[in-house]
Amino acid sequence: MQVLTERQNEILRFIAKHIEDTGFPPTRLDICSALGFKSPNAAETHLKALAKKGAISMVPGASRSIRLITNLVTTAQNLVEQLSIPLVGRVAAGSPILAQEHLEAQYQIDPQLFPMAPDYLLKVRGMSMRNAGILHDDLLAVKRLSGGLSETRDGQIVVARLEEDVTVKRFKRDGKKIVLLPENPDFEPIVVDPSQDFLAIEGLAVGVIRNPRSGL
Amino acid sequence: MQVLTERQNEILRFIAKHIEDTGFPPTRLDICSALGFKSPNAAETHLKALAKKGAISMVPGASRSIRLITNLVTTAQNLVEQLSIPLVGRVAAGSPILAQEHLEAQYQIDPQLFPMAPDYLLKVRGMSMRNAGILHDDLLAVKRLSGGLSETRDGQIVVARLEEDVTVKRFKRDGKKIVLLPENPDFEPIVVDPSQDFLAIEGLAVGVIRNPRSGL
DNA sequence: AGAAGTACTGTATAAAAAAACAGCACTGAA
DNA sequence: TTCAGTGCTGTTTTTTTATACAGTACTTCT
Repeated sequence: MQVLTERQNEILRFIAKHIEDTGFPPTRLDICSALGFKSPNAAETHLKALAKKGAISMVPGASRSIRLITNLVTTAQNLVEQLSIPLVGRVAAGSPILAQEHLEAQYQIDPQLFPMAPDYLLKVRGMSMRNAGILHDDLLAVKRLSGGLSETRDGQIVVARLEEDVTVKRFKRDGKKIVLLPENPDFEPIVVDPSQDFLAIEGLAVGVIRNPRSGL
Repeated sequence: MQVLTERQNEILRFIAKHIEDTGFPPTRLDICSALGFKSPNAAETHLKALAKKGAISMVPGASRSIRLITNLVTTAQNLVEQLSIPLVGRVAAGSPILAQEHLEAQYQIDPQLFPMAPDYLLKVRGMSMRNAGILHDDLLAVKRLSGGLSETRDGQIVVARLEEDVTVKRFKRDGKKIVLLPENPDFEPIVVDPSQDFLAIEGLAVGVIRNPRSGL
């Protein structure tokens, strides 16, 4: 999902609230009266923008067919339930991230804290993302990506697996190649050709948590 | 809720399935095609019967306004004792940090995430602590300090109040003076003489939370 | 300088949907 | 035997709703 503007976020929040309150999505006119628009087209264009950015989906021709794409859906439905997610420590070469032997703890995370509910926390190793404010031993909140590469957009911070290594970098496309950019001049960008080298996007960074045990 | 007939149950199950599948309730015509009716009035009368028996509710005139009246409310609330703390936004000059008008949201925080249970989250403004990995719009988890100055140790990151300003800096003693060190060469250390100037240590940073809404 | 995106007003229209009215057939209770 | 309820078909009407078209204004990136 691309970054939404403040206004688009307001509309998304209203849709979530409407579904939570009434059990069904709002119409364009509902959005107008809630946000103070005088023209239904204001709502229409906002909805199109939200759909284009992947925040919602709609069925053409059907009334009230707005559907939230992000995990805001679960937020809206069962507010009571707490999200319990594992902390993943040192990932051994060649083994899946969520393998039992990597799990160090289990934490309750408020899903509203992040734009998408994370699936796990990954303990960051190294300083290659220092200038993005991601330090050694920070906990990176990660949302798993099912769609893999195609779902990933330029500029997103991702958890990538290269051959045997798991790394956190900023994602960028460069023609047919993919560049994994560090945020620290001491490190070099990694250029990958997906047709030749193994590359998997394990997940998308949706947040960072630091505690001073790891040196605040 | 009164006892439903077999047919009414079928319709109720279809409505539930539709909401589950699509995210919004069906129209009369949706019900017709699903149940094989040839007249929309068949659906209409069934819905009226279901509403009368208390199985659903509808908003007159609104499309797709069917809402299931379920007993799902009783679903086990395995809510662990959770710490709910406020998010403090822009702190106005001269007013206490936890004043009602600064509170922007309330989040559930797992106390085990940080070495000390925080009392509130403070939205950080400015880049003066950038090299400590604390960026603009980050949420700083803060533990209130009752003992004030005497409790604070060199090297700790604190929330300090200077005259009218609330600021986040690294704390250091220098003889009788106190130095508030930024973590960014573009900013100058602040030297305070507690016997002359007003200085209060509002709290101790026990963690940082960042979400990409504020630019990860 | 132009294009693309955001953020709207204002008008119009076709399709979707709710809901009423008129029937028919069957059942079980008063 | 009449009434209430179930379970439909078939038709019509009025709202509701989605959505296109025509503008205006402001911003950001190229």
